[in-house]
Amino acid sequence: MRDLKPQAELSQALLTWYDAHAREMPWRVGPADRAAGIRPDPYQVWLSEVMLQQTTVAAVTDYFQRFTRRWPSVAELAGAEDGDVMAEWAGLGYYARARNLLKCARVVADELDGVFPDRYDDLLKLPGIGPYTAAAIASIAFDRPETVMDGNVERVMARLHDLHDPLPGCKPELKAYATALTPTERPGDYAQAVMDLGATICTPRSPACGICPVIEACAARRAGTAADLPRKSPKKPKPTRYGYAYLARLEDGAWVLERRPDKGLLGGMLGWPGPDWSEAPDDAPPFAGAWIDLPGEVRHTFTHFHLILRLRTATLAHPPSAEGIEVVAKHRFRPGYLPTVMRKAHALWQAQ
DNA sequence: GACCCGTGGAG
DNA sequence: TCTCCAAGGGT
Repeated sequence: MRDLKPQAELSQALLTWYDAHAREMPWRVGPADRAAGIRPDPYQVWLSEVMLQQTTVAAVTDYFQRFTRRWPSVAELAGAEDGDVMAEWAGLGYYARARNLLKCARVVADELDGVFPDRYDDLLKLPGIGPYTAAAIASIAFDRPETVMDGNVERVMARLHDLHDPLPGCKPELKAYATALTPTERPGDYAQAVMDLGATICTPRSPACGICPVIEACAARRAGTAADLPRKSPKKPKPTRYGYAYLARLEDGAWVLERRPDKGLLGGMLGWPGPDWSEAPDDAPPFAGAWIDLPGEVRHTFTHFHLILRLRTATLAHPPSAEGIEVVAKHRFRPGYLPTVMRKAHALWQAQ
């Protein structure tokens, strides 16, 4: 490690670039409002940062608009029904985020008078807020000089310093570089500047070094190694699992769905009943019915396995009384309430 | 540290 | 088609 004195010139260059090129996002406060002394709403900063965990800005934008329109404040979100929040989150992925979002909203509303903590250590105690999100909220919403560390910052720091050690081992060193670069003035804008740079110019593949505002400071650019950094430890291959989903309706067209347990895959979400998926397929029906095989299959890839799902359908005279079953009336059912893999199953049924 | 947890876009 | 990967957190 070397050269860890504060680098005011470099962080200033990033802020200047950010002022000229910052992308508009619904949760951001624009330059005019910022000049008028308007601060970002901590609720909106928190909500956007949780949605942005491992998720692109393009995917988040519509969800953020729908959430803030439906629940404009943390108190209103805290008062929402669990199922409504899960349905609104459906399709965005990583559903533990939605469960923790609601937990966190209720802690803030019920125990903190609806006011978000303004310090990193206090934010870190809340459900769903880890080191990244605590630093993001503290810096962006409360102007505290905390250093955010995400995939963008890691990549930018690895390249600026031409660090060839693989992630995640070199994370502490990258953090030290990022901390040395964090300014005491406008730390929130600085954090967003580095992340914007990583998302638009200092990209994982074929970085646009020709238009980079800090090219003069980049050791990897000089060494010709920028596109190869950061190095990462190899990943494990994804196995394929198989499963059966049972799409049942009552005679009035109501759908027979199942609320999945809070822990584990798609936790807390509605889905089609059926046995757990595994590498050795289990086709045992979850309840009795005159099941008919549907042609075709659903293919879907999760974080750590591929899934091939076959479908069976039946019409039932009476709702089954199995654990977790929720019957949804025909006129209230929307595929959009379901996680993507379950939507795909419904779409395949509909196509038959 | 290892493992679990979604999804969609880019190349 | 396939791999990578994105503003991570929880256990």
